[in-house]
Amino acid sequence: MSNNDGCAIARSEEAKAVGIEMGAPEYLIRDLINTNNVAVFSSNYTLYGDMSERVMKLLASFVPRLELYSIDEAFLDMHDLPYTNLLELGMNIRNTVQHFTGIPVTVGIAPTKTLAKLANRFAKKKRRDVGVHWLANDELIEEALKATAVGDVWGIGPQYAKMLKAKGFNTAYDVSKAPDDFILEQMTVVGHRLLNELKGTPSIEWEFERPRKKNICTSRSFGTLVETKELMIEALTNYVSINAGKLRKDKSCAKSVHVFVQTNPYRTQDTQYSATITVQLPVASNTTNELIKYAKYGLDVIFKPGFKYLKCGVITMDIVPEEQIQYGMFDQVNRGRNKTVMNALDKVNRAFGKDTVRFAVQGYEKRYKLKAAYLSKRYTTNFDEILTIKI
DNA sequence: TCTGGGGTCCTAGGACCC
DNA sequence: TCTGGGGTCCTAGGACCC
Repeated sequence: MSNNDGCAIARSEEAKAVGIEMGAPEYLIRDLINTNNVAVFSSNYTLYGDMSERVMKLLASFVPRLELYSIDEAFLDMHDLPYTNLLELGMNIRNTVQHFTGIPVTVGIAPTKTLAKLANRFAKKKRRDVGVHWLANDELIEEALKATAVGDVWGIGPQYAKMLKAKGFNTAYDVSKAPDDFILEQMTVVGHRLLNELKGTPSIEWEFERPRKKNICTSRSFGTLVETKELMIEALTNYVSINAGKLRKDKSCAKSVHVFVQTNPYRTQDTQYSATITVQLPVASNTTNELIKYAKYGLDVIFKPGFKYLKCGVITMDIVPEEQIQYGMFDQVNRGRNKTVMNALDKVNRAFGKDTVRFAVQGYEKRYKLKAAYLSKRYTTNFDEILTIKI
């Protein structure tokens, strides 16, 4: 489930088979869940993050260079490897990950990232037993392109798929034969890169170093609607605190803080209100209490009593590297001391669990907190929740 | 009748990804 | 009663400059 146990966002093949759609609201599929005895799990990012790290470490051991793409995907650079049969390498990777983590992965191997994604999809759908597919020559590439609907190509979303189908392009193969100027005109340079990738010319850059984030957003829907400013401040400051921690992890500072609040648009019987504000900081910062100060100021401006709020959030923007801050001539803040305090706070929270040290304004009860009724254990990261094995 | 040419910066909105 | 969260990139258009 998504946060708040709101929507189905990942489904087993069996769950798909009984008709549970991607993104379906829980209350609409409740009957399906109950009558088919479907197992339901709340999101558990602590567990996923840890398992992801284990899988990525294994993947990294096979190649000199790897790009972390998302929590469950990576691109492996297979240039200049001493293998002639990349299919065997793929199977070795799959077996190793399965053996050490129990996570089933599929491997797609091809001359470009886009074709590798296509090959991976092919492996998942049509080579399920092997779980690996290598587009080793033009014939195999053509076969995979023809077997892929436009909407299933990486980089073609619902809008472009609709447009392409209307123009008679139904498969990835059709798109690969499309004229350059047509794609350029309809799908900008992004689409043109995609076209080249489908033709086998690498056009999407590798990112072996994780780039610093340019914006960081922290936002949640409330478990129950919030009406008081007091509670809103508590929630917002908690989100700012999470956000500031992410900034520090990236060794970044933000020059502006964007705050937003919103009622529940689905509750048409309620009066709706939403507002946003961007607050500029005199000097870029990643100090929790300083960011809280500016976010609270923003909330003061946009918060209006008398509404039932569904969510609020904070986006830190205009992010600059920590070591490249432009200091203000009249700056009164002791930034050296702030940094020391934040380092100490992060250290304590890492050692004794997050929120061991927090700011008073963050509150202690989290009365607005999310629903997570089906939470699995954090088996690999928390001693109290470690797996029990009966022998 | 008829009104230049060349830039930058910023923002909103639209497309995509997981 | 009940509907997630977090990102990126590109473009057009407006405001400004000379």
